[in-house]
Amino acid sequence: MARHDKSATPLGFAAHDHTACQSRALATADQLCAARRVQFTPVRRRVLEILLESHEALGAYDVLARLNAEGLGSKPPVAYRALAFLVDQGFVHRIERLNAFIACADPSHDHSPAFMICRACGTVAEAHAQMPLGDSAARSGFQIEQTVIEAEGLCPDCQEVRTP
Amino acid sequence: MARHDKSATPLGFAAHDHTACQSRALATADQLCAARRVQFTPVRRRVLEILLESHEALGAYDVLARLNAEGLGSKPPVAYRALAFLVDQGFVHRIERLNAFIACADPSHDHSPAFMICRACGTVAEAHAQMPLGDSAARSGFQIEQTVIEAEGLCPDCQEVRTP
DNA sequence: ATTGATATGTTATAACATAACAACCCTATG
DNA sequence: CATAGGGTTGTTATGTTATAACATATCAAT
Repeated sequence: MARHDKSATPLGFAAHDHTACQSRALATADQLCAARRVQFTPVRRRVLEILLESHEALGAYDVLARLNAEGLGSKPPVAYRALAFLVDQGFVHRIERLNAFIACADPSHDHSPAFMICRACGTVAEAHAQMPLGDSAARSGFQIEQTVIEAEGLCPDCQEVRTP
Repeated sequence: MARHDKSATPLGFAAHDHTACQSRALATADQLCAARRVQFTPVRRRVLEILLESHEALGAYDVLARLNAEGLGSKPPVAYRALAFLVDQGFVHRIERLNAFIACADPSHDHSPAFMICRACGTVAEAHAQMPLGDSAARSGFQIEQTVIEAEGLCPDCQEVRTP
C-alpha cells in the first residue's frame, strides 16, 4: 500500500497539472463508455480513480485494499474484474514486469504502449515506441498481434542520487 | 569466432539440428562458467538441460517437477535459485509475459534479447531488436538499463492452420 | 579442525490470479 | 405485473508464482 500524494510525479517524468490529468482521463473514460454502451459502474470508476492518483503502478491487491477500505469490495475477483474491464477498454495498462497496473496516459486513441519504469521511485511513464521486431517478424513470417515494451532504469530525478 | 551459420529465420520457428543446438549451448555454458570461476553444479546444469529440450518457455514449477522426478530437489527455492543463477550468467532468459523461462539462443554474447511468442504453440523465438525507446528516453532524460521486448502472435506454422 | 565461502535443503508464507457459483439489478417483453 | 435474460457484483475456494528465513552440507584454505 503506497500513499503517495506528490504532484512532483511526472507524466513523461515532467511536472504537470495532475488534477487536470486525472479529470481529463476520467472524462474520456465516461465518454468512451457511453459511446461503447458499456457500464462505467462505481467499482470500475473508483478503480480508475485510484490508479489515476499517481503515476506509479499498483498491484491488484493494492487496489483491492483501497476498495475494501471504502466498502466497495473485499475479494480478489472484484479488483481483477474491474481491472480487466479497464484494460479491455484501454483505460488502464498492465505492466508485465511488475505484475501491476497503471492508468493510461491517453485513453482516447487506441495505441500499443511502451513504458519506462524507474526502479528507484517506481514511477512509470508511458511512451511511444517503434515496432522493434518488425524486421525479425517479417523475415521469419511471425505475425505480431501485440508487443510488450518495458524499459527499466532511472528517471531523471533518481539519477541525481547514488543508487547502487 | 562468430560461427554464425544463421539463416534469416530465428531459431525456434525453423527446423534445425536441435541436438547440436543443445550441446552447443551446454558447451558454451561450461566454458563460460569455467572462465568466470562459478560453479556449474548438477542442479544448475540439469535445469539448463531441461530448458534446452525445447524452444518453449517453462514455468519454475514445471522445472521443479522435473527436478523432483529425478531426485534433484523438490522445493521451490531449489528451482528458483538455479534459474536465477542461469539468468545471471545469461544462459537463460525470463519471459515476463509468461512468467516462465527459456534457454538463451546464444549465450556467448552479452545481449539484450527480444522475443516472439506464439500464442498457439507456445514456441518462443529469440530475436534482435532495436532499442525501441531510445528517443523517448533521450528526450525525457530516462536512463535505460534494461528493456523487455516481447511480441505475441502467431508463428508461421500456426498461421497456416487458419482456414476462414 | 576451524573458518569462511558457496551451494543446497526445508519450512513457511507472501504475492498474484482465477474457477465456479450465488445473488442482485436492471430493462425488455408477454 | 411478472418474469426471463443479460450484465455486474459478492463469495468461497483454490490454483499459481515467488521469496524470506533458517538449517545443513561441501570444500578449500588457513
